[in-house]
Amino acid sequence: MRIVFIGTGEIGLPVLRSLLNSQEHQLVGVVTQPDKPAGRNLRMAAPPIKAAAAGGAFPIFQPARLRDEGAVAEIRALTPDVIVVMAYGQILPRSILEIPRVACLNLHASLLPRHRGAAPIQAGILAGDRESGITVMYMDEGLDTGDVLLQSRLEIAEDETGGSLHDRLAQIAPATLNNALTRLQKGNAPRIPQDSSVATYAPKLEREDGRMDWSDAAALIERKIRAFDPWPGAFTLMRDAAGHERKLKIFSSTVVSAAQGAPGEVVRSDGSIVIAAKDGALSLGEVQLEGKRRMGAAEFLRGHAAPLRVE
RNA sequence: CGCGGGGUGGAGCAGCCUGGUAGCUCGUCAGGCUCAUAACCUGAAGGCCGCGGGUUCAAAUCCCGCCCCCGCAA
Repeated sequence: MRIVFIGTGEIGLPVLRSLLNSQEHQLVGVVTQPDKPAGRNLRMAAPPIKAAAAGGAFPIFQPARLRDEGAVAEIRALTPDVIVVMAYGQILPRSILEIPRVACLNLHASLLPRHRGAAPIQAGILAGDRESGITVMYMDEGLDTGDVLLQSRLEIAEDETGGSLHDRLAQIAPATLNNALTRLQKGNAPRIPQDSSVATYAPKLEREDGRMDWSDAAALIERKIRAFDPWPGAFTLMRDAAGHERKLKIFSSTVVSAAQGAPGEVVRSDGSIVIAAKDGALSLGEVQLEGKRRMGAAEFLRGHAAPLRVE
């Protein structure tokens, strides 16, 4: 089948590569977000998908707005049988959804209807879900509300991070998509409506969402730290010896019990940084102070003899 | 020229503003104490203070240039 891939984020890379190498399907076009300034000197940077797709025998479009008539016409001209969307970052207008002859599919990184929206991976870990997965669905005009074609599932590990789950989901995505495409070709693809009554929504995460609230339960904070590693990153503010407020990123932690002290109080620091929360406390693992490199709690303490205060 | 922090013995930091014996915590090595120890005591090794240039009697410290690491923002 003739396939147009629409995506921006890294999670779509394995799917893109499998389409590039596919024997039975032909990648006839790629649509991704425009280059934008990134990095410390705000140099223009291409989205990961563009870099990976470059050099192929097909056009790469980077429209600022997918709903513009020009963009729609370009995609229509490719006469795709199927459009595959994964982590694109824009809502697709009806005019695009109607283009493909067979179907407009979306690969979503959760078991819909759980965690509709922009940050399904983190949401799953944060909620303490036991499993996650990739959902292939027929796109409609709603936000991740389309009928489900099929899903593949993954167990969420005890020490799963947002990053590790992201990578694992990315890897199972190609086979999942391939399965879906095969069924579409054979004409036996299922179409199962989502039960919206049990749907949850995972809003886009911002930097500020990574701020830890020490009055939360320790177990929740621990999940949050894992879910937000590496993005948007968990952090707390602390005062250094000079009284300056500095951001401390937290990459890992362990729940410990029998902690005394008010939420946010650093109750022990003999080689480990233990911060009290509700229903327990957290022993910090890897941390990183603003401007410094990432290091273990013990290393961090060597250079910070003064009592720590977080807020 | 987007904003900002940092590069000091193996690790993490202080010292820099107010130039003039290189310091702290930890690690390493040796010895001691101890039934024993990641504990404690004593001693030792280990640094061209990121690189280059300048100012000065004198530069880790002040000035200029460069390289590298990192946070914000995107």
